[in-house]
Amino acid sequence: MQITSRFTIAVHVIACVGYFQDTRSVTSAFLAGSVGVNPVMIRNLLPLLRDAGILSVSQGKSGVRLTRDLSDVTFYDVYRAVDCVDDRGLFHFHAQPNPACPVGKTIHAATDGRLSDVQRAMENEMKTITLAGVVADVVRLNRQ
Amino acid sequence: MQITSRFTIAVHVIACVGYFQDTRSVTSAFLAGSVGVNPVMIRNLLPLLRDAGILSVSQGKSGVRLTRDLSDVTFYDVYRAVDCVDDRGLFHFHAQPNPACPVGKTIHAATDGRLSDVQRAMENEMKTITLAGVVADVVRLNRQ
DNA sequence: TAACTTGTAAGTTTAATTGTTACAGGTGTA
DNA sequence: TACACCTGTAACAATTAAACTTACAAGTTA
Repeated sequence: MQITSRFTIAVHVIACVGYFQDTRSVTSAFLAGSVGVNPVMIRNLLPLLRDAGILSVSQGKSGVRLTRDLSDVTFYDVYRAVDCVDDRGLFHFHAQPNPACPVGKTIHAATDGRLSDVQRAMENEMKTITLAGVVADVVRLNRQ
Repeated sequence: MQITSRFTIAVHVIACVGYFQDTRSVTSAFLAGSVGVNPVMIRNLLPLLRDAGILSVSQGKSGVRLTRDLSDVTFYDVYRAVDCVDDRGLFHFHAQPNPACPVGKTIHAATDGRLSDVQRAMENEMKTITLAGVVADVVRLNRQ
């Protein structure tokens, strides 16, 4: 299993807007060119990032712009915005444990809390990572 | 995205063996009945758990037995044993960032370490959770 | 108004997971 | 040794989810 590429694409998109917004007009076609996917995938992503307050999108020629300082945008914000992990949680619980079995009847209750702990540990780590750091590394790597 | 149900099925299987092995012969058919899946799925799982040193499997009538104390078996051991996350890692990186773009060229290097940090945080939490705790909860819930 | 853009619907392709049938061969008991 | 039962595994079908594509209505700015 893997977390959807929507997450890494979203990180790429935000980094790209941060890197280019003062130099040129950033459109979905331009972003798609950098990421290497169809522009429609970008256009499906942008409203999610806009609704999360990370960037603004204009249908005119002005393009995409950041609305928040990237030191205030974490991996967790992006992960929530693009909804990589749905309500069912990170772990996919098998559907029908047998209620007539003492273990089948209780396994859900006995594991759910622990699975949530694991998911929360992952999310807490995501909260410590900012997009500003990513863009800083992109800038640094381009200077070398 | 979600982590394969193989993981929660494996936890269920181990808990079941722990709960029943002193009472009755535990076979793949019995385990499949408790989990609610086809016996072949269980039979595909058992060799993985056996190779990880968690249990032993007999083709005769003696059934499946644990080979290690469950206080020494963690979620991480199970997760490694059933190979939920392959070499590519937890995050699915989009395949072709444009090398002609300063961001596309460097985004991989700028994010890989951070993505590994997130995955490692999840795995470290898994190392703190034992199957003994799960079985203890199953037993407790059946007494109530 | 013209040129360009986003938002979104609808449908196709691709890949991964899950489920199934079938059977060869190992194991233990009588 | 023979029988009943079990696992291991191959081969394949079904299902689901992700990724990609085409097409077009509607908004925006110069």
